[in-house]
Amino acid sequence: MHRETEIFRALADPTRRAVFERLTRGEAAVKSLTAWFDVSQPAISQHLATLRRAGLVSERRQGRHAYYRVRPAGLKPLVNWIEHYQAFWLDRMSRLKALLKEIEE
Amino acid sequence: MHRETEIFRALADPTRRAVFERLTRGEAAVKSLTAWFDVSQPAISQHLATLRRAGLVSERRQGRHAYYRVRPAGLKPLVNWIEHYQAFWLDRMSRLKALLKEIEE
DNA sequence: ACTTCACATAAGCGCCGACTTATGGATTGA
DNA sequence: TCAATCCATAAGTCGGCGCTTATGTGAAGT
Repeated sequence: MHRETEIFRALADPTRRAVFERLTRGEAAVKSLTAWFDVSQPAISQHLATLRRAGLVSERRQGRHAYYRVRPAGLKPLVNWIEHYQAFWLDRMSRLKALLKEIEE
Repeated sequence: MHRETEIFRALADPTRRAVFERLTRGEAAVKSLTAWFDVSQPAISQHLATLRRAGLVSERRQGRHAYYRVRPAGLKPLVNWIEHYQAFWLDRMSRLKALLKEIEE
């Protein structure tokens, strides 16, 4: 599976996205995360594993704890994907200006 | 379902993302799209319906044809979401943001 | 040593999504 | 009018996802 797909899929789930957002507050262990969500600990662990496979978070083991944190570079493929359309938008705007009509809703 | 989730879900499927990218080339009717993908016409129609519900494409009916085109403003919620977590890409994002603002006028 | 705690994984379940074929509605052409 | 074309929707299948409970692996506490 390609990276873009993996990232989009990882962020498509609201709970998983909320976990990611929570980690932007700072590093957190698994159990502390479960306090903020109405799902079981295994569910959180599975979400974290998915985010990790997508490259969006990283893991740090210490004793019996597993601390997760956001990996900022993980969003790069997503930004790149969007930027690809920046060229499209600029191109469209410079040549045709038909799109302007469309935006006026 | 929230807009963000709808957009992420819509873009999570590779075929559907490819359809979206194809529409970047310009407006296209449904049948012409089927020529580029190895799925049936109903599958394409379903993908387009999903993209439309997500606000990523718009539809124009003319006779028995349905022409679809990219709706650039549809990506704005996605950009906003990324921007919220991206101090890392701040320069690039500000450029994107400026572009989006420009498009909106 | 035994228990408790933190976390991951396994297994199973229900549901949704992506696809198919079949069909209907609407438009165009002969 | 009749047939062909374009597209959407219906219905069904299949695989994967998100969740659960149950269990296993280590590490820490007593």
